[in-house]
Amino acid sequence: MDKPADLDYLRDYNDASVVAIARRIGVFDRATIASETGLTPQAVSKVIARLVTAGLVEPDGVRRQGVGKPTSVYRLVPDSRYAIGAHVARRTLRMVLSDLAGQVLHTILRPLPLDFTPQHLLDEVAAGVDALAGECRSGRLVGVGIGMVGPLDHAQGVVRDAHRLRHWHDVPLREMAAERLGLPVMLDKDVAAGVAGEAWLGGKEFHDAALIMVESGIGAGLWLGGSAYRGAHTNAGEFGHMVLQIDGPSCVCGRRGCLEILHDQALARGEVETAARVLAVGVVNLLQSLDLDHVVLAGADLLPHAATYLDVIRTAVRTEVPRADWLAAEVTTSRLGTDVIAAGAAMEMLNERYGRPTGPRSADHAPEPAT
Amino acid sequence: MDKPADLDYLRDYNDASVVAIARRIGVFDRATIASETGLTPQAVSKVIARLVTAGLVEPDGVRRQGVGKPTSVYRLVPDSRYAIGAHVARRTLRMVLSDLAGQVLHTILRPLPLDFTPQHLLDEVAAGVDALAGECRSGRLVGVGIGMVGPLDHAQGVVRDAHRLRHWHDVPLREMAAERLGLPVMLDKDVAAGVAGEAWLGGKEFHDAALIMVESGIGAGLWLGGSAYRGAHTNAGEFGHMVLQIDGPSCVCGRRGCLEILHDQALARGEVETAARVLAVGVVNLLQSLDLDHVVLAGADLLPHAATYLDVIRTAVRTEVPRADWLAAEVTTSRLGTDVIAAGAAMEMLNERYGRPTGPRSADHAPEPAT
DNA sequence: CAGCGTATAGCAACGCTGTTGCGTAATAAG
DNA sequence: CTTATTACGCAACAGCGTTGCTATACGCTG
Repeated sequence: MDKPADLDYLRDYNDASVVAIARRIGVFDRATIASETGLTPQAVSKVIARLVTAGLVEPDGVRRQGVGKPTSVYRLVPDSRYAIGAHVARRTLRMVLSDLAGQVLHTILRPLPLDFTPQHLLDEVAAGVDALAGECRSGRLVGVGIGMVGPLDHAQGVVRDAHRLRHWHDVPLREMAAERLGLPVMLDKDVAAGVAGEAWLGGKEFHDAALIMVESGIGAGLWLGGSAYRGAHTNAGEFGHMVLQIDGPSCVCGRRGCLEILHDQALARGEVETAARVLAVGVVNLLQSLDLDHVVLAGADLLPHAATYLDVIRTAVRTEVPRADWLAAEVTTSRLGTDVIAAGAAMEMLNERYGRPTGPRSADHAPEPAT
Repeated sequence: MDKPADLDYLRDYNDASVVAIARRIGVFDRATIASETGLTPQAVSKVIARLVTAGLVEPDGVRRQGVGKPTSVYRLVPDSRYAIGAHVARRTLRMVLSDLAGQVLHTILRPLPLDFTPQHLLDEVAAGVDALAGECRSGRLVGVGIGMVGPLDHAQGVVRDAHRLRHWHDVPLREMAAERLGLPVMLDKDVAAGVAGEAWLGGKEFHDAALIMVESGIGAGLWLGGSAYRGAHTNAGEFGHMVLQIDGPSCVCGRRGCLEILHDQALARGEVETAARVLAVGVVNLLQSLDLDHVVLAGADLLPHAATYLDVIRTAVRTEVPRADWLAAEVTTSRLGTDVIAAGAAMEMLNERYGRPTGPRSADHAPEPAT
């Protein structure tokens, strides 16, 4: 059953539209909001009044622009809300504290033991949350986003089978963590969370983008049509297992000639440029299928050779995509660097509460926020 | 600038939600609509009253369901609105007349001369519209959808460079056709229109799907997250130019080892099963990247061997997709057959006017409907 | 320095949305 | 015939963005 489109939805939607602009540009005035949202100035005044009451926004004096009454200026209160993001990797847990503006304020890195259990992870996450929550006033923490390797179910918040992790089959991590922490929790695939973070920084330009992560496996987080794309079972982005060489070398996944095995073999031989070329073939394949506007490169195994990868992939995009003059995507490295997954997960939590809803259809996952 | 979320949007959205259900199930009652939309029964009554006034819906007697006052039943009036869809291929123009329920009522097939010009196409389309419009009452035709090979710009309605068609560079076809026909026109890539048609028939089950077209080239229409996905420049779905064999045979696109060249070479050798296996590798690649729930096969070069393709691809999906027990996509042949593109284009036109909007954001393409 | 034109802010009334409360209609069962 | 049940729909309502208008605060002008 869908959520009905009623007046509450209308209000929340417009409030979120204004918050979205405020989060992006920080300082703003009524006329700017009015022209960007299409609302009348009067309606914007009402929205701003609500946001001031909620503490998300505050007056920031006036600006004289020449003749006439000065414009009232407002600004976002970045420290009015926080979110914590966690990146669960195979050997480490990385956690960040982000404010409403998306700024990463603190980072924590904790090692995880081999084959850690759900209980162990919860303990570590809880310790991290305690440490980070100390940095912000209580009641201002909206929740915790967790980015993790799949397969997992974003809607249900259940880890199905984390690749190469024992003890992780059908674990209802979101529910467990929410209960343990007493906070709303979102669970998402690592690359999906990561691309949300990059798309946040990229702004409106990021309409259709991919985050290519090369880090113990190769995956792609997809941002399509202006929002995260997860696929039918939260398993989109298994980019590394795209076959590029029929009858090529066998891959752990059971198929042959996967991008990942070709790439890793080249890297094992020390041929970074060959590895980059393999990845470039995959990226161009992705562009052919998805017509993206941005490709972001990240991951611990790629970033040390970022210059080579960037060069090879940009060349491939320019020369191998037909009509590259207007179809080509911009290729860059991640702006969030090693924090990309954790920061993206935090961003997703903030967007969940303060972002523009995609439509009045049912939110299929979000627990009601604790107050 | 976005369209503001105002009361008009609210009304239109809810009206469209009810029309969507009516178009799908035909006969309905107040309680069903209320539970499916989340609206109160009283609100549904108001919506139905508006739709009856517009002629889209009419009372259909009552239904006794046991004790209590009988339920008032309503039904869609399929012939209250029509749309025409056109499939512009290299040698033929296929046009269909569809009613509001999505039923294809008439089909017209007209040959096109080699290297036809925009003017020539307009003449043919106008003749087809005249013939088809005679089958429905005037004023009930909402517009014409055109599906055509790309690259083209859906938002602007401009054909950039139709593959292998001279005379087709930066042709503002939507505007030209709208002026010539005096009707709203939508222009879309052939496969994008096609997948919209299949998704319409598939209903809610079609959330993330691809239509694989094998017909003078191999393309994929993508339906992601419940709506058509076109990419940053309406050029998504160039599935045939996914490289599957690094350093394989040269393709017309300039790269080597593309799916299309491997497939076509196998077919030229008469090895249908090998060709199907090549396509299957591409399909599994697509599933790895996009985690689809449905794959639909179509196209004049595939359908004659449908059984072989279906068998090979289904086997590949079952055996090569990890966790195929719950990640696998359903693979079928097109239900619309050779009409798929034209019927899909008509469907897109109807959805444009009577479908649920994806959000209050600006409609970036639709001309205001002529009355 | 008073008066004027101008640009902005905000109060108040308004139209319209879906919602709520409640009376009414139509049926089967007792 | 009476009663319980189910559905319908009028009327009042709360709350949304919009509209009309007044108040305010500035630069400019004489």
